[in-house]
Amino acid sequence: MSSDLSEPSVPSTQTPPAVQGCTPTLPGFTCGLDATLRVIAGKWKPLILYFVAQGGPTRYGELRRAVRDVSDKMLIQQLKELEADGLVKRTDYKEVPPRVDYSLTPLGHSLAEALVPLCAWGTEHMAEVSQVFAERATWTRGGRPPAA
Amino acid sequence: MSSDLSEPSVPSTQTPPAVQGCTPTLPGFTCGLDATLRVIAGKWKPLILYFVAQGGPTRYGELRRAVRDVSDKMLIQQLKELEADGLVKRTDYKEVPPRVDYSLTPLGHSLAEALVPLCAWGTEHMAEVSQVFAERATWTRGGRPPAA
DNA sequence: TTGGGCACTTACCAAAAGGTGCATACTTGT
DNA sequence: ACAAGTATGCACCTTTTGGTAAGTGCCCAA
Repeated sequence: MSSDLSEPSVPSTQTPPAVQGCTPTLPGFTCGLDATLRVIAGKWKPLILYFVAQGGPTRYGELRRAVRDVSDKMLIQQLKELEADGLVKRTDYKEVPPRVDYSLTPLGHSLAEALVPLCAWGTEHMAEVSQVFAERATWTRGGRPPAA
Repeated sequence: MSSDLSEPSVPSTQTPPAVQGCTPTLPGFTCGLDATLRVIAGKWKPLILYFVAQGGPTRYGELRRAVRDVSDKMLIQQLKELEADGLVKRTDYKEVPPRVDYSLTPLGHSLAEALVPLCAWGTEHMAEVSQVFAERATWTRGGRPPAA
């Protein structure tokens, strides 16, 4: 199950490229990246995180409308997980028409900040990404990739 | 480095329009983060990216052994997608015992760099993450989350 | 001759992720 | 009275994802 990312003594050709900078620490995680990915896995989580990060305390309905393609079930589910993971805080003003809002914990905030470069990358390279996806849409359904 | 994650402290009566600071640009993407996520979605892609980034040109077998839990099918599949997305380059030395290696394109490299903060976050907060996951494992199988 | 490694490929399947739609309990607006 | 909005819960179903196992053609070592 757990495997570190280092080479198992295979000096076949060159220097064994041991992983550096991505230190394995706790059992169950191969590296920090791995740990992070487990927490933000889910179609909407990073988006939710990012949105809440920008808006401060955000009401459920706002989120719902902001992330337009998300369903209630999904939004709730991901919010619950984010809450369970200690990334967001749910505040329920026990009011008569339900009123709830979500905000980031410090942990969540730090993660949101780590997300910034990814966002920047996407923004910067959106043209390439977009184009690649457009092409892929052609052969993805039913076809095969062009025999390179 | 530090982002514009500032809280605009919008009065609750106002209507915060849509996502700001994460500029929507091309159709099909809500923001840069969205674009990025489409490209690195997949259980192994970030790990592959990161590993190749560190090892330079990497042979298939090395990757296979490095990311120990990955199956041939998955590894190939994700590599193909990464290649199709212009993030990795596949080099096939048409040799008699097959020899192929994978390296990052400039685009892939830049993405790998954007991944670094995530890796760092995971490393830094691995204790919290680990603990949360341990607790979750209790009720995840068959139980329900503690009725908070 | 058998076995293994290389870099895949394919077919088949199970599990997880995600979507749809209905229900709740209460209030406000028409 | 009735629809709509509020923040969810739940049952059911489809899609996507990922895993297993087997096979391919070639060569080398035992």
